[in-house]
Parts: sequence; C-alpha cells; structure tokens
Amino acid sequence: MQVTVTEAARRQQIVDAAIEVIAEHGYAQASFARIVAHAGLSSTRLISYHFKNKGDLDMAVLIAALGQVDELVNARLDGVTDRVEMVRVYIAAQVELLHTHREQIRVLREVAAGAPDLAVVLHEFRVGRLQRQFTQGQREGVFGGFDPAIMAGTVAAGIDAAADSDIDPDTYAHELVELFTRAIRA
Amino acid sequence: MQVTVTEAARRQQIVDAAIEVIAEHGYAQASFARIVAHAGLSSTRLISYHFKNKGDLDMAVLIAALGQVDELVNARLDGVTDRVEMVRVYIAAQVELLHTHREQIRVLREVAAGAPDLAVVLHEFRVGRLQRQFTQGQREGVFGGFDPAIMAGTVAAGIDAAADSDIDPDTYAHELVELFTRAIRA
Amino acid sequence: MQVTVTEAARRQQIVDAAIEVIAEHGYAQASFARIVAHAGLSSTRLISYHFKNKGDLDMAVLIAALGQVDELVNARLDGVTDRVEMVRVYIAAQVELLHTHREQIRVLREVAAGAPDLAVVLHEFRVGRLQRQFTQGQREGVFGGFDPAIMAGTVAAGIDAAADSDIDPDTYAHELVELFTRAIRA
Amino acid sequence: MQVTVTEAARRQQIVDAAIEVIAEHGYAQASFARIVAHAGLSSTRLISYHFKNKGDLDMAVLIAALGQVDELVNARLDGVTDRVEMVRVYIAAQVELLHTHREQIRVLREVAAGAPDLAVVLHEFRVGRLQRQFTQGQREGVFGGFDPAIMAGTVAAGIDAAADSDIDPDTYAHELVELFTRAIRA
DNA sequence: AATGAATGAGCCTTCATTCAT
DNA sequence: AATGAATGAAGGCTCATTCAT
Repeated sequence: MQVTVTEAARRQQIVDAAIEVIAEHGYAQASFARIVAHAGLSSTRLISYHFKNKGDLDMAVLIAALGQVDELVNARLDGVTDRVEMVRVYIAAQVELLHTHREQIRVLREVAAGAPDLAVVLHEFRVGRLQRQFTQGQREGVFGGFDPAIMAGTVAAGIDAAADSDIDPDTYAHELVELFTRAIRA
Repeated sequence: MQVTVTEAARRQQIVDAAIEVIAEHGYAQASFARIVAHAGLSSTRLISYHFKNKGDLDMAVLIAALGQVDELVNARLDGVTDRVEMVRVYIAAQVELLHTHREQIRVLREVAAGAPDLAVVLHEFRVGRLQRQFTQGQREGVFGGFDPAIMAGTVAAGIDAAADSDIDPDTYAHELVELFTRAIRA
Repeated sequence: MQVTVTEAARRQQIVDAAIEVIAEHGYAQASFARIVAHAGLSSTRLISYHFKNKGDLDMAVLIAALGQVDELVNARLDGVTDRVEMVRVYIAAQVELLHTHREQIRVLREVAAGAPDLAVVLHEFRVGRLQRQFTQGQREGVFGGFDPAIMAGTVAAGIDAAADSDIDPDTYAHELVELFTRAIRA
Repeated sequence: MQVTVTEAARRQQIVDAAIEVIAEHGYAQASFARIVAHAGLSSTRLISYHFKNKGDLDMAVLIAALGQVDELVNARLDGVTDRVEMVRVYIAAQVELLHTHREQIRVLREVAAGAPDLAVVLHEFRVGRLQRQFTQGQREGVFGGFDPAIMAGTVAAGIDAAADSDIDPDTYAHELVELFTRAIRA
C-alpha cells in the first residue's frame, strides 16, 4: 500500500527518525535501513528519493538539531545586553541544553564525530558567535586581554565536557559560569 | 612464505600499524583490512590471531598511544613541586604534545570518539590526575573554591580544543596557561 | 511550475538529451535519471510519460541518430550512377561521418552494443543497402564473384573500425576505398 | 558447511562460471550474484575474496578466454612460414573459432563492450599481431603498399562481423580469405 | 606462531516503473 | 500534457570473525 504525503512532511519525518536513531545508537549505526525501520517506512529507497545522498541527510539532521537547540539559547539571551552577563547566560544555557535537549546534543556530537566536513560547519557556528562577543567586549574594555579565538574555543570545549559529567546540572552550570567569569575579567 | 617473530613483536607491529592508520584515516576507516595492508601483512587473520577481537586491539592501541604521550608529560613535571606551577606546566606540556606527538593525540581522540567504552578509560586517566591535584591544592589553600572535578574536566577539554586550532602552539599554550591560572587562583 | 509543450516537441527534447548523454557517457550510463538531469527536466516521470518504456526511448534514439546520419550519405551519393563509384563514395562518406557526425555514430554503436534487438535493426539497415548494390553490380558484371552478404558485412565492419583509429580521416578513407576497390573488382 | 579448495582452483572455478554467465546472459547481466548462483557458491563474498574487484575479475575472464582462443590459432599457424599464407590461415582460423569457441568469442565481445579499458587491451592484442605481419611482409615485398594499421584493423573487424552471420562457416572463411587476399596482394 | 579459505550481514546507491492526482 | 511521490530489486563492496589446518 502506498502512502503519499508532501515532500516537506516526508523529509521532516525522515530527519526526525534519523535524529532519534543517531541519539540512540550513534552515528555509525544509523544506517538507512535502521532509520526506515524506526520510522516504519517501506524501503531505504524513500530516503534516497528525498535526499541526494547520505551527506545530504546528515546536513539536514545537523540543521534540524541545531535549530531546535538554538531556540532555547536565543530565548535565554533575549533581553540580555550586558556583555559579561551575555557570556554567563550563554554558558548556563548551553549546560542547561545538555539536559533539556539531550537527544539533539547527542546527535550534534555524533554527527560531528562521524562526518568531519559537517564538524567544521558546526564548530564554526558554535565558536564563531562566542569569539565575536569576546572581540567586541574587549573593544568596550569589559574583558581582559586574552586571545578571543582561544577563549571561545576553550569555553565551547568546557561546555562539551559537561555532557560527560554526572554532576548536577545546576551546580555544573554555576561552576562553569564562575570559572569563565574569572578567566575573562579585565 | 611464513615469517615467524615473537608474539610481543608481532603485536607491537600490528599496534604500530593501527596507530598510523587511525592517525591518517580516522578510527572509522581503520578496518582490519586497511591495517593489514598498511603493515604489509598477508591477511586479517593475523590480527584476529593476536588479538581477541577489535576491542582488544583498540585497547592495545589506546594503551600504547597513552604510554608514548605520558613520557613527555612526566618528564616536564619532573622536579616541579609548586602546586600552581604543576598545573601550568601540565597544561603547557599537553599543548606541546599536540605538536610533538601529533599522531598519538589524533589516535587518542579518534579511539575515544569511536569506541565509547574506551573513552571512559581515557577520560578517567586524563582527568583523574588533574582532579587530584586540584583537591590537594585546595586543602593547601593555594587554589580557589571551585569544584575540582569540573575544573579538571574543563582544563582537559580546553587542551583538546587546542588540537583543532592553527594558532601558534607557544602562543596557545601561554594563553591557556594564563586563562586557567586566573580560573583557579584563590 | 508546469511547462507545457507539444507532445512531439517534448519527445524530441528528450531524445536529443538522450543522444547527448549516450554519446558522452555510453549506453550503460544513460539512465533516465542522467538524461533528465542533462535535459534539466523535473523528474524521470516525464520520460515514462512520453515513452512506453526504455526500449521505446532507445528505438526513438536510434531512428533519430540514423536519420541525421543518413542525410549526409544520401547527399554524397546523389548523382552518382557508376556502380563501383557508388561503393567508393559510400565508404568515403561513412568515414567522413565518423568525424562530422561523431555524436550520432557513437550513439549508434552504443545502442547497438547495449540493446541487442536494436542492433539487428541497425545491422539490417546498414548492410542491406550495400548488399543490394553488390548483387546488382554482379549482375551487371562490374564486380567479381564474391558473396554479396559477406562483402557487405565486411565493408560495414571495416568502416566501424575506422571510428577507433586516430589516423587522419582523409587518409583512412582513401586507404579503405582502395582496399575494397581491390576486393570487389571483377 | 564450509568447503575449502585452493586459491587457484577457486579462482578458476569462478572465472569459468563468469565466462558461462557472460556468454549466456551478456556482460551487463553478469552480476556477482548471478555468477555465484551459477557456480553453486555460498555468497558473492567469495568473489570479492578472490578478486580485488569487478575489474580484476573481468581481467581474469578476458585473459582466460583469450588464452583458450589463442591455442587454436597458434596450432593452425604452427609450421606456416609463407607470409601470405599466414594471413590466410590466420583469418580462416579466426572464423573457425567463431564456431568452435562460440562461448569465448561471445565473452570477448561482451567484455570489450562492457569494460572500455579492457577493450583497449583486447584490441591491441588482436590488431597488433596482424599489423606486425603486414609491416614485415611489405618489407619483404610480398604485400602491396597499403597502410598496415588500417589493413589490420579492417581484417580484425571483418572477422568480428562474421560472428553475426548465419552463413556456413567454411564458406564464410573461404570468402573472407579470398577477399583479403585480393586486398593485400602486391 | 601462523596461515588459507570462507562467511553472512550489512553498507549506500541506482535502476526503470507505477500509483494517484 | 504533466507532475509528485513512492517502489522493490539489485548493484558491487566492506566488515570483523570463524573453520580448519
């Protein structure tokens, strides 16, 4: 029996299934076969039909996961204008994400580890924003004289490391915020 | 023609080949076939013969890479007694490793990313030492009141991030050392 | 957006695209997908709509290519009445085609090699004409006593072989003409 | 149940099966699956194990078919020293092959049509020998002043054409021999 | 200590065609 | 006259591991 839905809906369905499979079994195990089985679709051909190739699907997955994650971060940052506070809120939000968006975070890490070219995209996306904050803050004199690129990379890595910890999230967020507040102050 | 060498020598040869392959092509591409080809061996059977299974080889690779890396760090730390200085030297040594032991560092990352159970081992090894330093330093009153586990994890992550950067190693080391010196001071 | 053209025009467009794809990539690689991509069409469905099946398209391609090729040969033969001269002109014209109608010649070969049933059609078309010439010429006593079918097949094959050579076309044509002139003379 | 034979025997078995399948169904239909089914083997993996890839198998098939075919030609040419006679015997032997080695001839054509790079090898092998004969004969003054490369290509093509004919083989051979004897004479 | 041979399951991608508007 | 969506089968290749000597 042939079920027909719109292109966009089917793509969404496939991406959602892929996210769930990657989150559960890891990128390397997220084969087309597993994804269609998870989504209850007829054959892997359906994925090939809607996505140019594996890389195309990966990219769609990355963008979807990133979009979902970014919503919360943007919401938390909304209305915050103080430069130092922005960094603090950003870090806290990211740590919060590790628990509220556990699935998406796992997916982002797995995809980055499994698809090197997408890792570059993701890294640029995450570190770029922070680095610009630091550069601007230094012009305004609210931060110390550190290298913005290095600081941005270190903050991003520090947040990633939180994912592996089983320490209470609020505690972790607080500690990390204070740690980097000391590190960046003028 | 059958070439016979000692068990230990053969294992070493295979591990060395695996390290080179992983460093060059990544963990996911480091199949028995590729390792065997790289080492110029006759068949994958030789690996199966000397290692119980893939995980066994991975573990041997991890231990070998870790051992080579640890030599330098221990050498740098030799004779350093001041608590703060130990942390500073440790960080600098690790960043230095990123360039002097490029291959091993790549392998450690790849294996950790590809084999989750080994990642735990590696993490414990790297973070444990630092954490004990911090805890002890806090007892002596030379560090601030941060959470030692979180600080250790963040430092380790910050060092890892340095591997992805193309900033001059000495500059990076200096920046990272100063960054964390600010973060840990009492 | 839906572009509507006449049935005939659309068929023509598809056949033209197929010819170009076959000429460039070979029959085996000339899938509906590739043809559609080359023609800038929306989906393979358009081919299935205008042609009953793959064989139907192949046949259309063959006829189109054959028609284009035949124009030149007929033009060259126009006004030639001498029996021997007709054969000589025919051979020369065919070798000329190899360069003036490179694309169509490639297509004819590829289709013949890839679709055996069409190969029969093509063979009959090419060899039949020659054979009738030889039979008639023998009745008139201008040719020797060879088997007309065999001679016709050999001439056709000899021409095909010219397509694989990188010898100067004019030289090749001249040599081939003289070769077969010796072979057929009474 | 696992049946183990020597490498060479298994390769031979696979090549033989491949030859039969190609002869019966054509190159394009000679998939690994069909070949293993024909040979009664366990899985396509067996082919991949004994041949580096499809091209490797194709090459082995080509060499095997060519070797079998060459035996007869060499036997026929054995003891023939007269230059013109050699060409006559060569042509006759090749036409004879079309019927005594039907399977191998079909395979050679199919492989050449399906694997362009091997076609070059085959062409060189077949035409090269003839061309050297013609060049040498011209030096000795027994042949006319034709282009040896063109004549060689035409002879080879003429022989190929014989495969498509249903004319009695002996008649065909005789006709072709006389045809080219006229074409090459001084 | 080593080797030769074989294995089944899985990978992503491509194929021409069909269902349903 | 055209389109959107879906399809099952098949393609060659790679994986770590096992049987058997």
